[in-house]
Amino acid sequence: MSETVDSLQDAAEIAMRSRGYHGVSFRELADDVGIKSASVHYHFPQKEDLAVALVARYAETFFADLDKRAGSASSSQLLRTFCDVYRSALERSERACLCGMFGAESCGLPKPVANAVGAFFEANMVWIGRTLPKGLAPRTRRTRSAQILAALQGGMMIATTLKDLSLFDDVVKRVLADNAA
Amino acid sequence: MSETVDSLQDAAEIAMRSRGYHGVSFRELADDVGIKSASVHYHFPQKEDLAVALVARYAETFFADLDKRAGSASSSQLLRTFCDVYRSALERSERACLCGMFGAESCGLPKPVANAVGAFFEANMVWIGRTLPKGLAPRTRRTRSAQILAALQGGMMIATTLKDLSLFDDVVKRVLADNAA
DNA sequence: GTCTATAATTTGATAGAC
DNA sequence: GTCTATCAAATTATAGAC
Repeated sequence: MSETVDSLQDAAEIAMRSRGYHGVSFRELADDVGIKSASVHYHFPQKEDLAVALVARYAETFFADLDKRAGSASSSQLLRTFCDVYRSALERSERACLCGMFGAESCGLPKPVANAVGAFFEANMVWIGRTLPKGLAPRTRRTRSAQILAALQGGMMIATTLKDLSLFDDVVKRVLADNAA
Repeated sequence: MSETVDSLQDAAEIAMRSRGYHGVSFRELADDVGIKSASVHYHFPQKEDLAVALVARYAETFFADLDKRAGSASSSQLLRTFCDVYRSALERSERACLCGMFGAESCGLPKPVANAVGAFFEANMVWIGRTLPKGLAPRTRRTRSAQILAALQGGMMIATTLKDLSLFDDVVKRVLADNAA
């Protein structure tokens, strides 16, 4: 990957986590990284190409971080590890997850972007599902995974809106207490 | 309130629940209601004025509906009533709550809009708090209210993104089971 | 209250030189 | 890969007639 592409994606991620897909322009990103908007189109022909790439990169980094941290965690601590990765994303930027933003916007996003976000959430649920007790029926496992994911995503959103990150921590406490091994 | 203002707000609510604040233009809303964009500015000088009015109207309708339904509910059913109102909002439009969208965008919204959304969430938490057991410490009450609100908002977002409204129902079941009177 | 007209800026995107 | 130049369209917003 070229350095320009990286910087462009960094700038796009920050901007889109603040103002969403429709609130960000190629010119603005070009200014951020010191090139012209025509050059942005060289790397990402259309805006939706940029957004799809952004979600892919976000998911890759997310799961890499998750798997790394999970490697040195006991199996009863896996769900806590998952929550910690969410907390890190929130802490670094004081903004909700990129996919939290795109999820809220998903009805109004180009299909390929909305699909990528959906796939990220499905993968989240699969990962969460593996932290739950062995004996659960597949349907129950999915249901409980969705409940946990919803709590975390909603918690990020409420915490950033009310500018009180402790609200997210409260949500995590509850999630962990309700799903103790 | 004039009929034009109502139609304008109806159109704006649908559009902004799909594409967010930045994804909607005055021209588009003007077309929807059959007037010119200059006339929209007569009713709402700036875009943020429209958004603030939208949140105010949304909150008013929401709490009016809530209080009406709560009137004919036993006190042990109040939390269910709250969840039902959320479910109705989701069902009607297959879109998340207006304030869910604005909450996700809140870092990138004009301050008056972000503040109105924050106030809506605070009011939600106060209402939820009143459905919880009598003896709770104020701090605990707020924490548990935030957990419930986060679950519902996150549940709407996940359900609309994955186009599976039953995921929202699963979240509600959990909320009600965990907070049974 | 709504219109025409328009200003001033921004947007997503392309063509073609270097 | 980046640039200049440009396009066609869209955007927020205002002035002033009806």
